[in-house]
Amino acid sequence: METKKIRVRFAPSPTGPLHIGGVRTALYNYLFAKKNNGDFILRIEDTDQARYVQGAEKYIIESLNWCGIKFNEGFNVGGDYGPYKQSERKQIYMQYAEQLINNGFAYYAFDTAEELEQMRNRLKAENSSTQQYDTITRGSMKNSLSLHREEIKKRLDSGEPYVIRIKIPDNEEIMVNDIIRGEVIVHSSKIDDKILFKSDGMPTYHLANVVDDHLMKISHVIRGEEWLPSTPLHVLLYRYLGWQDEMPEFAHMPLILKPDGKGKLSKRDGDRLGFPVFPLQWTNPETNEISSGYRESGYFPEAFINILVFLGWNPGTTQEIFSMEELIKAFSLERVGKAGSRFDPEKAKWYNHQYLVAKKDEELANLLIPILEEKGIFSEKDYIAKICGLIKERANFVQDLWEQSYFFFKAPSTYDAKVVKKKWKEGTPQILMELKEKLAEIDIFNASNIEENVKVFLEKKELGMGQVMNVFRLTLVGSNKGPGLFNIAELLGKEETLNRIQAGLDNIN
RNA sequence: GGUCCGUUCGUCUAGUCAGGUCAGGACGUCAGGUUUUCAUCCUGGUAACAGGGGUUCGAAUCCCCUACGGACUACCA
Repeated sequence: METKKIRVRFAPSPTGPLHIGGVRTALYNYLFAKKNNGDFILRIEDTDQARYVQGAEKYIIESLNWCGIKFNEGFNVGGDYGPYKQSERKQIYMQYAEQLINNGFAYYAFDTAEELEQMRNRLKAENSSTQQYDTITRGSMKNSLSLHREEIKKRLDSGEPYVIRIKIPDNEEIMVNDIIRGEVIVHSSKIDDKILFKSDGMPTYHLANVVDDHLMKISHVIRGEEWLPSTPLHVLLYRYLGWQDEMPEFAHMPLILKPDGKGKLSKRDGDRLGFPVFPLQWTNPETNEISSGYRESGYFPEAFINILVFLGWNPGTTQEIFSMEELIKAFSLERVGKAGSRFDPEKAKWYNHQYLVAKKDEELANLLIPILEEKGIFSEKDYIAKICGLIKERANFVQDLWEQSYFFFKAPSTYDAKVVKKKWKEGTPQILMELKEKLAEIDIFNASNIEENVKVFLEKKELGMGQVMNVFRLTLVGSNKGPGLFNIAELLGKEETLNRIQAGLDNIN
């Protein structure tokens, strides 16, 4: 009987914008929490002050907001386990580092960068299988295990910079139980004495995440596969800190891979790939370089979430379209795959299309109106909604709506030369003139009446659809594109339709 | 180099834990149909168990090896 409250966290580092892999990590955490009536916590891991990027935190919040991913606790919303920024928890970590030292699980180290470099080079030259600071090498380095007590005290008292390293046990199999991958066993000799506490007074990720997860009562750590190799170290830390019994469960998700070459998708991929890697547009504060975002590219947040969730998870059914509510119901870590996945821009478009088509015409009108106004077009919402209803099947993005509908708002000023050449025959003007007269007689100018009249007209004149409709379309649209012509004519209205035919007769030859 | 993880259509994947339907779906692509055009849509096709050994009556599924890919290997997270 598992009665423990489910608490998971998303712990990004504010080193830049979140990319889609990060959003997916947040999403899986969120879904898992909500599915299990648990809490979802946002913690900022800013222990590396050197890599701090202005605006990154705000970007993270805004992105997740846009996605509809909500937090129960976090530096932005508060909570009982704060502060939720590691830089504000600075004083907490030292005591745990000291506790580890006092219990013989960690030690001070005074080696300079050059000395570390030398050690690694020496091992490399010796063809050693590892170049680690470990049970073999630590005796020859400058640390509180190798130095005399007075020497250590002297160095510490004089304020010499030091780090604190974990003392990895000699000969032990360390087992990690991963929900997605099963048991992973690593021998302690393959792990090095990682730095837990840096000389700048900040903990490293390894110490901070273990301490915080414990203090924040995190029940499950769901993170990217890149953390799997260091998880045995974390397991050791839980044990040495005396928290083994409350250690969270681990789930390491597969990575999102670059669609072209190799390797995991990274922030640096920017727009190089032909699709955004960021949820929101991002302007690099240093270079002012702009990277596109899904929001600005016209993706609906629901579609974006739907696309992301399927990169590594599937429901085991044939259902493809999921609302957030449905995802919460359906999600489980057991159905997360093991292998990395590539983003498919084509399928992403299809997803967005599904969401666009499902939207109400009025809703689409609201989205199209700003685009129209930008172009100086002001029109009735009802009219725009009707147009959206007619063309939405043909669009993937809101922007496409304009490309599919511009001719409703502006009479053609030019006519597609190819179509003119192909369809505009000698007898065409005469036919159009007569058609215009026939259309002028229609009282109720709706699609079905227009269609009926046109067909009668065709029959009487012994003309085929193709002879008339193509040029009729040419006068109304200016090209051979668009939805059903009778529908276009109806929406345009009788007067405008007749005007456009006349304009065509005047201008095409 | 070392450690760990992984490998089913071009892509996302179901099927693997409890071996037994022509290996299923979606995107893409191709063909046909609908249509006045373009798009949508409908129908159909295409295409995969990385390779090799075992175990078994029977292996995508269990075991071993190989290959390939990826992650990690910082006083970064």
